[in-house]
Amino acid sequence: MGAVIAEKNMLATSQASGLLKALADPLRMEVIQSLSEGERCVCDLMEKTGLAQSRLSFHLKVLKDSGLITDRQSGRWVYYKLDLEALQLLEDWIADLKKSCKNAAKSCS
Amino acid sequence: MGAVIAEKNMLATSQASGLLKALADPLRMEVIQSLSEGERCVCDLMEKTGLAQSRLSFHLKVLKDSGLITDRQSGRWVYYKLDLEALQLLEDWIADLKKSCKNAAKSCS
DNA sequence: TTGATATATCAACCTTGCTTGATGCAAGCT
DNA sequence: AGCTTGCATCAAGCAAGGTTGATATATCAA
Repeated sequence: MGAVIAEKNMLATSQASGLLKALADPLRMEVIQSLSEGERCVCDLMEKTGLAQSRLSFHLKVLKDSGLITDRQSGRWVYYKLDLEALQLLEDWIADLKKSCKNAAKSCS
Repeated sequence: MGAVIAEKNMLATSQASGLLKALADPLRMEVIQSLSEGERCVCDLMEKTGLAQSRLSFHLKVLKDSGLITDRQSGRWVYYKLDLEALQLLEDWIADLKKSCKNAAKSCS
């Protein structure tokens, strides 16, 4: 593997790490699922998930800090939505893993 | 969305949850990267990662319990390898998310 | 301006997960 | 049989992360 590709891969890995950590929580996965139906305000998400406001806000912050979602304020409401690029990055990282696996001398299962 | 699809998705989500939790750790990601180069024994992984044996063993167990990797004993050595089906499941889960996102009335970013 | 609503933040507590060193166990070697 | 090697497991301590209730901030309505 060339140095450039290796560096690109390390970069992708460190980015993927942040996304995975943010995603690896059942509540946050539920939020992500909700947001896959489109942009939603916190109030919608509260109703949909049944979470206490403070608790939901905490998890939204984790997701936002990871780059998985973005927010937009409109009046008193804050709307969150998924970031497709982040999802794409994660999908690509996994696809690369699979690819590398298949090309390996002793291939994966 | 039909009930069957919804159920399939919920199942996939609960499976993906386990995989994501296992994957969401820098050390385990490093192990996974190593295994993407092909099947390896614990001794190889110890050398490659520089981790103490007990520590590596702990993380290998987490990965194995999640279904991301499988093991095989051969004499005194235990060999681990990635499970492509698990990777595929995760990739599909993310792809579904993207798809749902794009079809949403208020689409994602 | 006052009050209400939507959301964020904070601190204390609680829970989960990770690390470390020691011990156990099975497979091969002598 | 006894020793060594490769790996798993366990318990105790520690660190990271989640929850809760209270408080802060900003926006809108009256």
